[in-house]
Amino acid sequence: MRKPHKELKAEILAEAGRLVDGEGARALSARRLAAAAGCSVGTLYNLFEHLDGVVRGLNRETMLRLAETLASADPGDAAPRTDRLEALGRAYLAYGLAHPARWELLFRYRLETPPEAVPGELSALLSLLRRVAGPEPSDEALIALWAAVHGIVELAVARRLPNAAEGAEGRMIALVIEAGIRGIAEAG
Amino acid sequence: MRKPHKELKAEILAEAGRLVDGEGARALSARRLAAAAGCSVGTLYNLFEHLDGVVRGLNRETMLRLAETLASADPGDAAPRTDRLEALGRAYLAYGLAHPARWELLFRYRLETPPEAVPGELSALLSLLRRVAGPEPSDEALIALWAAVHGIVELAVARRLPNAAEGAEGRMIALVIEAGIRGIAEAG
DNA sequence: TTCGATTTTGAACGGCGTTCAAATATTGAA
DNA sequence: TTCAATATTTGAACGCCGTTCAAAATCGAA
Repeated sequence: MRKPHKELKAEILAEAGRLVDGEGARALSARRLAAAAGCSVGTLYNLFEHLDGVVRGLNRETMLRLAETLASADPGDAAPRTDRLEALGRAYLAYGLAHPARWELLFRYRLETPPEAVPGELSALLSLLRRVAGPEPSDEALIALWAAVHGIVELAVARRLPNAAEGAEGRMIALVIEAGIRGIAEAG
Repeated sequence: MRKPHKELKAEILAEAGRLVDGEGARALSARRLAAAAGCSVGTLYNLFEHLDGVVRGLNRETMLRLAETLASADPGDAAPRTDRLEALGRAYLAYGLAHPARWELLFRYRLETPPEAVPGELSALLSLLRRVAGPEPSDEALIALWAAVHGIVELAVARRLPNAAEGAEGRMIALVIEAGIRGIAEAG
């Protein structure tokens, strides 16, 4: 009964972030996190119900930062739409490669995905995409474009992209976005 | 010193497959597997070095089955290239949705990816893709196409594809493949 | 049959997520 | 100020995990 819960919760999340960034997603455990945050495991469970709650909190933060990073990589309204989307795609890739542990936590590791729920944090990303792509592509097409680029990035971050020559991922993203945009323009 | 190691190894892998298919990727543990296979954990470690070895063996098998499934979904030389690739893409999606636990093991769960190595099992899949796509697209373009479709499937299997209307994934795959093929034809 | 080599075993180590009764700290009324 | 009542924290405990290893069991050859 020391600190307000809001504050302690934020502190714990910050500590969790440091743990993940510094030692990888697998270093995040209840005991280690409690030790780092200076409280007991029990307290941790009072504030978060499950450890997945911590991960969700961390992921929300990560997704927000990612969306901000993408937004600031957007060359702006003056640039052609394809260039803008390509810039977003490359920034998406760069973020994943720069923060592989966070990325892993976000998309691969320890996701107990209650099978109904899509992470609501995606909305920031998707609305940015919508803003840049304009009103014309359908939601489905927009999501398809995101998912296609996401596939390249996910495989690149997981180091499962074979035959990766210098800068190959960037060119792949450009190809997919250019072709995708053209395809959307022509087919709806 | 009872059974030949080859045989016991195969038996263990079969049991591991049953475990994963029946109870999900998380049910695969050394103790449970040993119990199911009727040996001790120690024996398991004599044959596989680490549990990841079991996973690798399982994944090789999964990848082989997947490649076979795709091959048998190919409408054949007579069909237009785009149709053939679309059929492969849809079969890829169907396989993932039909075997989510195997898919999870293959691409998400418990991959201790030694950061150099790309899973060699991909080669069967990629050479099939090459055979269908013809000699013209570069390796990079071919891999980009696979990765883009993979992104859609991975998100669909993980249930992280928002706003998924009936059959949306299939249409997304069609869109990406058609646009991608056109893009490759035009741009190299 | 004996003996060296191989294989199997199961207990043990440290760590995991999670729970919970007991201890502690805080509050508000008397 | 005192003292229940309440809220919070604690750390031991449960059953699981991957992995190791000395001892036991089993084998093939002599």
